[in-house]
Amino acid sequence: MSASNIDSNTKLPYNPKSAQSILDYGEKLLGHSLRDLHPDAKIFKGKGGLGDSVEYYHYGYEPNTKPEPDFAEAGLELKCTPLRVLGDNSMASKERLVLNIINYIEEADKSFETSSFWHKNKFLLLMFYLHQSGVDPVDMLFKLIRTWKFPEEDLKIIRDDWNKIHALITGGKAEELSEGLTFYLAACMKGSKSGEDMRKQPYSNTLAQQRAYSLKQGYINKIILLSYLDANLKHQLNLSEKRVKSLQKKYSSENIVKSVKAYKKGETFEELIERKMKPYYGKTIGQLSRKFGIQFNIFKKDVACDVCRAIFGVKTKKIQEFENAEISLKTVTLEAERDYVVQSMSFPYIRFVDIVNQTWEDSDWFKTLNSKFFFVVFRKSPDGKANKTKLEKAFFWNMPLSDLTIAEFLWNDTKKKVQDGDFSHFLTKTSKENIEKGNNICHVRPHGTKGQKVPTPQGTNEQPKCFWLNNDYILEIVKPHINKNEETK
DNA sequence: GCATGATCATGC
DNA sequence: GCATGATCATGC
Repeated sequence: MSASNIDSNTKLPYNPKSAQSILDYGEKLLGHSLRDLHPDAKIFKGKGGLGDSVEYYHYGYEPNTKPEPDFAEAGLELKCTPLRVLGDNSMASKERLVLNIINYIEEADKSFETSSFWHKNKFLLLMFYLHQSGVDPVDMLFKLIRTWKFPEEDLKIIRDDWNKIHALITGGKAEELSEGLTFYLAACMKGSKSGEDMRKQPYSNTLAQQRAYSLKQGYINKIILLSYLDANLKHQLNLSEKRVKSLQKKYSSENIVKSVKAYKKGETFEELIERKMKPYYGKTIGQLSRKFGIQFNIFKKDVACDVCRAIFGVKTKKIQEFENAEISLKTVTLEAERDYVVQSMSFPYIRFVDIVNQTWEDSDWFKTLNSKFFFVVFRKSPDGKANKTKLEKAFFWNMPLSDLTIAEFLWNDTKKKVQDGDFSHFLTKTSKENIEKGNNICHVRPHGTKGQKVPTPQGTNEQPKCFWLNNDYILEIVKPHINKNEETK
């Protein structure tokens, strides 16, 4: 079909009132690129990329920025989104799914039900294509095409997320919005941080960066995983029973909240977690072991996760809500007799080969800092006995935007040194440059197994290093959360 | 006591 | 075999 078919009198090859018909017609693209079916297809300049071209060339209508869903009569919003292939050959989302731009002025007067997010995106047509770098998007192959409606349990969290975003807008703090603020639905950056992409907000004169509603990458991954198990999509994915079983085993995750009935009236997901954890604050590892009938191994790097899973009653290795929201679960250990954190916090090593090709905003370090954290705080026992280590507190945290800006300085410095082939002068905690820039947040240090080497852009091998969050920065984050609960015997 | 480089336990 | 998260050991 070509552009000339846009005339509304022309008979469309699908019924625009029927989501099923739209989906069936979309499925013609499975295993094909847009250009395979529409040889004259191209990506419109300065537009939303492949999605707009699919709307125009495949579905035969002019892309628009109306608040209505793309297929208004069927209430269906079309989204094209890229996949990447994992080491085990399974597919995962390449990025977050960006939805509509938030107009702070208009959104302020809305409720969740009347919000631009819900109005436009309550029913999605997701067209997943395989991303290949350097390839024109019109030549990328579609691998999975499905519709999506939000299940009740997810919608509860999304509604809390929307309320959180909305509260910042109505509180005149739209400039403080960040992705880590929320769980599934996020306000992601859209456009640059300066000049023309700054937007007005209704209750403050401060301009705020333009942002769009988006679904977290982890949430899109969940949709893909569910697709593997969906009998209706079997014809698309063509996987053997055995393969499906092994994927299910590898990626299975159980929900903390099995039903929305588990919430108390007016309670958010965050508050529910706090309620579940609270009875165990002050308990020792030994006490928790006895309580849950699980022998926790304090030397295991993810003992904190094991403790949380026991408390939440989650049997699988992964906690579904945490996966969906891409939450980093991190352990913080306090000294026995003073509120002090000895160790800085490590992260995966810096991919020297990748960092030189990345911008701050698509870097791994930015993604890490921009996601939500769940800190599980333990306190050492005065006698040093591992089994007497106490669970002190657990809480969600996300890095304030102002601190992200400081972290950007260290990332830029590190990238430059990697580009220059200088692997021995990364900034440590007390480096002059870090102190001058007021960077009391993070530093770079060695990290890895003994003798381990990793490749550099120069073709050499170097000792792996990673970004660390400073121990005293962690302490400042933790401080407001401790000493509030009385000592429990 | 703390900053930094080094190393460990685990799991895939 | 090695990546990861966490902690140890050394020296100032």
